[in-house]
Amino acid sequence: MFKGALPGFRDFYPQELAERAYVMTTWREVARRYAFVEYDGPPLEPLELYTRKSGDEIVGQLYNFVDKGDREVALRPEMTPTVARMVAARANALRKPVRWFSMPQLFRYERQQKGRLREHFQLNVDIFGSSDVAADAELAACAVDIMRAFGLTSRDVVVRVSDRRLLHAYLSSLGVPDSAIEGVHQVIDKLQRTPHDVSAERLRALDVPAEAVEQIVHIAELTLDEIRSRLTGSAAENAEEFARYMEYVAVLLGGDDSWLSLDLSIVRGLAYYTGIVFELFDRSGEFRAICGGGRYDSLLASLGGADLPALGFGMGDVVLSELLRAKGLMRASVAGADVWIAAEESTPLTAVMAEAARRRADGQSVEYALRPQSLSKQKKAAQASGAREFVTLSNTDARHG
RNA sequence: GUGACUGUAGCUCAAUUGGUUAGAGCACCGGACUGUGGCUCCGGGGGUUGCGGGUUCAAUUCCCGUCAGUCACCCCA
Repeated sequence: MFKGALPGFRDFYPQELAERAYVMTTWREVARRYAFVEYDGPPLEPLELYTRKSGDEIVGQLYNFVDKGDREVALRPEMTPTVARMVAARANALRKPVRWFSMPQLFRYERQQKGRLREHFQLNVDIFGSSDVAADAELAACAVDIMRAFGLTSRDVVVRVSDRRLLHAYLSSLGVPDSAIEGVHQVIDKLQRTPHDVSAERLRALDVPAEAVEQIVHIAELTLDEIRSRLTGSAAENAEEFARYMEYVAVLLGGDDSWLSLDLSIVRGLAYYTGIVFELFDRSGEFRAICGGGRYDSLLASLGGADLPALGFGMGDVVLSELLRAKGLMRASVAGADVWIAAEESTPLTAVMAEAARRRADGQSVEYALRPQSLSKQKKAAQASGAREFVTLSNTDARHG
């Protein structure tokens, strides 16, 4: 007995598929506004593509197996390695900056929970070959314009922005040793959902100076000026760049600066981020992150490809759809036919079929009752189907049909 | 992988401290009625109560296991 899809996988009935299509066409439409062009890659990749970047422990999170040719393979859990390979292979031939997007279905082997399944569709938007914060600003603005396209406002969603370099410089200014940075990142990443005293305890365990612990626990509330006042040299330049970034995003959003919020507690799990990183959240804090991304300038080189600066973001369909439904903004429904053709019960079915054929050849979407029925019955069926127009063949039509 | 809670029809739920043939609304199908925007009435299909054991004269109800779901942890593209 087959009952339901595999755990963490979804059946898309027509209504759900309509919603998915609505989300994906909106993604595509906004991405094109920003002159990103679409690409795709294989859903199945060599396992090594992921272990080389993330180490063997990642295998536990992957849908992987050995194929009939004895190859270790995995369903793609993310798009970045694939696109990095594709760009690297033609790095010299591609016009820079490369502005690409994709909407792959991604897979992850782990127990499902709210907003996180074993399979989802994710918009990936990336820029390769630009090291200026203008590129970072384009990404953030694009993500925000997607929110706008769905009818969401800055009262619904906030973009929390951080910068790996600023964070590192700030932590250094507090006396945090480089050896502790990674551990401190992990604590900071969990600040929002961890009691302060627990975070403080973890920080002390990492040999963070006592006076720095209190500062780090409240790191999310820092303003750019407060951070800037502690920095000198190249770090101070980073702060200036960050200010320019914020200005660019506001301009790209038509002068609206209400979306972005500096928040150094935004770390992003991935170690490969090197600069500005950001995440989109619903303001109420009810859902997981809607979107996340940032700059990963050294990733392409580390994967053995071209040494191109790179940045990008990913936005999954699961959390976004949950949010849209909660806000009453999921504007998707199954489309009915253009026209429903009815006829008296005594009319031969072939007359209706002939009319349907004529209209279908003309490009119309046509439905009709597949057996003779009373007109009232047909009318009800037509209404239930959502057909936009209801036409009744007269007996004259039928004869001419 | 760990833990907590949950599991009756497609959906939302019901079934008196364990007690006859597990019910209802919605949905679906059929029919009737109404010359109109999904009205009303009649009828119908659909459940080995997630699955497998156990206790009992008797289990939807109690116990164990398993599977699945929800939430959290781990992890986070």
